[in-house]
Amino acid sequence: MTSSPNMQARLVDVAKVAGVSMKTVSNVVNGSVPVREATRKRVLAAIEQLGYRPNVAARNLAKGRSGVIAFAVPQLDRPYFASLAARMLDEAETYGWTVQIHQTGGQREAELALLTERQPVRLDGVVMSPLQLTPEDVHRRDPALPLVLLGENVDQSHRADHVGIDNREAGRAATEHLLSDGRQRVMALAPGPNLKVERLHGYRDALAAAGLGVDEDMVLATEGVRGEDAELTLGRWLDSGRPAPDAVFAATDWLAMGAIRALVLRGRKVPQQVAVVGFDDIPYDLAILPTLTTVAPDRVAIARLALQALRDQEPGGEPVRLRAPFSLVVRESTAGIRRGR
Amino acid sequence: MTSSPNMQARLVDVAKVAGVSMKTVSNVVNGSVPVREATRKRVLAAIEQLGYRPNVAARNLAKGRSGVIAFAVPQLDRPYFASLAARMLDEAETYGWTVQIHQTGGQREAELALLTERQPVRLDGVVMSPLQLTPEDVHRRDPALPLVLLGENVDQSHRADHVGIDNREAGRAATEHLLSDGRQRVMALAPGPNLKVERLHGYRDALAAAGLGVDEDMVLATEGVRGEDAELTLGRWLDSGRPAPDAVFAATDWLAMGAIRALVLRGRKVPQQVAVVGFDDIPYDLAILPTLTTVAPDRVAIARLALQALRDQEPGGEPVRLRAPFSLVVRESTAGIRRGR
DNA sequence: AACCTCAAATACAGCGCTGTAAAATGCAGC
DNA sequence: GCTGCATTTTACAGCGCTGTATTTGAGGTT
Repeated sequence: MTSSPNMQARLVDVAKVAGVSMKTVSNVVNGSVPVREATRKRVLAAIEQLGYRPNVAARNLAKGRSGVIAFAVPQLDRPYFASLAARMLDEAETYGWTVQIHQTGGQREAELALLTERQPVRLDGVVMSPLQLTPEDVHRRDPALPLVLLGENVDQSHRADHVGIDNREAGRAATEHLLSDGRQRVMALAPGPNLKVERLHGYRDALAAAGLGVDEDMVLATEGVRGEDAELTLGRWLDSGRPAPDAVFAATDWLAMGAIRALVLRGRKVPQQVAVVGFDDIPYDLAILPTLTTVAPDRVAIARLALQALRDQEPGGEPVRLRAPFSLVVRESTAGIRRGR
Repeated sequence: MTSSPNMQARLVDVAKVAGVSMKTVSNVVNGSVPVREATRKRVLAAIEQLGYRPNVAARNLAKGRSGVIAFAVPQLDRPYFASLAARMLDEAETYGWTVQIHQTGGQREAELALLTERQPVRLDGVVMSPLQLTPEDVHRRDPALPLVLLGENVDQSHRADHVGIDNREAGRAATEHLLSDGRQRVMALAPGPNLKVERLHGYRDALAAAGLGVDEDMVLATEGVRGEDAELTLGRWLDSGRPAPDAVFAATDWLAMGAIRALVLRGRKVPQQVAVVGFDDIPYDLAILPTLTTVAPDRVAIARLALQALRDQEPGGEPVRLRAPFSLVVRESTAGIRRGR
C-alpha cells in the first residue's frame, strides 16, 4: 500500500523523492509560504517525476472547505446563461473549485433558499444572477457565505459584491453605432415594466449627444421579454401608420429578433431600410437572418471577476462593484453602417 | 472545538446523542449494512435533532473517491445540451455527485483526453455525448473509469454503456404524424454526410407502412447542421420548380427552423400548405413562428438512466444499451393535423 | 568565535468519514 | 440454563492533506 508504482502519488511520496518534509511540498504546491528556490526546484522536479496531483477531497477536509461553489441562474437552457455558465466552469478550474449549477427558475424563494437553507453539500460561495432577490434577502443570508451577484437586477442597496457590464455605456455605444451613418429615427424597444432602465439611459445619452431629442413616442415597452412580445408591440406601431423608424435599438437580443421579424414580415428591409441592434450576444446569431449586431458582454471577464471577488471576499468587508468590458459585435442587421453605406 | 452549539454536527456527535457507535450511525446513513429497527430509529432521531449532514469531502477521502463525475458535451451553449445538462445536474444530486461540465467542442482529441489524460480532479465517472469518439478511443481508456455514452454518434462497436432514444422509432412517429392527415409528398432533410441515418430509416419505415414509396429525390442532404444550411438546400429545391412538398420531416430542429424560413420567405404557408416537424425539442420554440412540432427526447429519463448506468457499471462488465422514451410535441407547424385539417 | 535574528523547514495532530476485524448480543435448540 | 451460531454493534486505524508550534540553519553583528 505504500506507493506501488501505478498508484496515484501522494504528498509523502513526493517528499521522500525530493528529500524534504511533507509540509514543504505542500508549501510549494500552494505557494502561500516562501520556499527557497533550490528546494522549490527539487520539489517541482519530484512532482513532475511522479506525476503528482493533489487530492482535492483531502485538501478540502483539512481546510474545512467543500471546494464547491454554486452558480445560480434562472434557467440554464437560456443561451445567455448557458454560455456564461460555460465560462464560469472554465474559470473555476483555476481555483480548483467545482461548480454546482443551480436553476432558480427566477423564483425569489429559490434564489433565497440557496443563500439561507442548508445545502446537501456545504458551499464555499455562491455566484448568482438574480431576478427577484431583494436587498433584504441578501442581508438575511449566512454572513459567512461569500456571495457575488451578477447582472442588472441588482442595485446599490444590495449589500453584496456585484459584477456586470456598464449597461448605460453599452446602450449608448449601440445607439451611437446606429446614429453613426446618419440614421435619424431610432426607436427603442425594452421589456416592461422594468424597461432595462440603464440600457435606455444609454440610448437617451446617445441621442442627446448627437443633438437629437428623445421622442418618447418612439420608446416602446413590450409586454414581456419574449421575441413575440416585441414582434407584437412593434408590429402594432408599424401598422398604425406612424412614420417608420430607420433604426431599432432593442434592449435584448430576443426583442431584436422579434423586431426583425415584425419588420421583415411587413416588407421592410433589414438593414437597408431599418437597422437593428440587440443586446447580450446570445449564441443564436446563426439562426437569425439577417444576423444580429449586438452588444456582447465579455463573459470571460465576467466569470473571472466574479470568481476573484468570491475568493477575495471577507465576511465584514465593504461590497465591491466591478465592471466587465463589453464590445459591439457588428453583423448583418446593421451592415453598411461605417462602411459608407 | 468539540461540538459547540452552532457548529455543523458530525458523525460522532450523532453517535453520542443516539448512544451508539460512530460506525452504526454511518451504517444507518449509508443503508448498506442492516441495523436493527429500534437502533435505526434512535439514530435517525438524533440526526434529525442535530441537523446532521454528512461531510462529503471526508466521505470521499475515506472511500478513495472524488465524488465528481464529468458530463461532456460539444458545447454547453447549444440549447439541446444545455437543457440536458440541467437535467443531469438535477439527477446527480440524488447520488451526491457533483458534476463537472466539460466542453469538447466536438473535437476528437478533447473527447479522448477526458478519458485518458489525468484530470485536475480524479473523476468517478464520465458521461459523454460524443461527436467523433471512435470505438478504439473507448477501448484505450482507463478501464477503471466508468463511462456512459449518449446520443446517436455511438454504435454497437463502441464498447461502453449507451443511453439514447430509439431514433428510428422516433423518426417513424414524426413522419407518421405528418402522414396522418393525408400529406402525401413528405420531404426529408438531414445533415450530410452522416445524414442522421437512424432518423431517416424511421422516415422510410413510415412511408413504407403507409404504402408510399420513398422518392429519393425528396431526401435532401444539407451541407451542415445549421439552419442556414437547410434554408439554402430547401430553397434551391423549391426554386428549381419541382412540385412542392406538402410536408417536411427535418432531422433536427435547427434544420426545421431553416426549412420554415425557406418556405415562408417564398410565400408558402406553414402549416396550411406545408407542415414541418423537427427533432430534439430544443427550447427555442418561442422564438420560431410558427412554433415547432418536434420529437422531444425525455431528457429526465436520459439523465436518470445514464447516471444509474454509471453507478452500476463494473470494470469487466458487458456494455449496457438503454432506450429512453420520447414524445411527439405537437405545436403550430403541424397544426390542424389530427384535428380534421 | 560567540551571539542574535529571522527565514526556511519540520513534526505531528487532526479534519470527518469508512473498512476491517473483533466483540457483544440475541435466539434457537436441547 | 447452557451451547452454538448468526446478527448486530463496536473500536480503531487510516484516507491525504494542512495548521500550529517548534526546530534548524543561514547570514549578519559584535
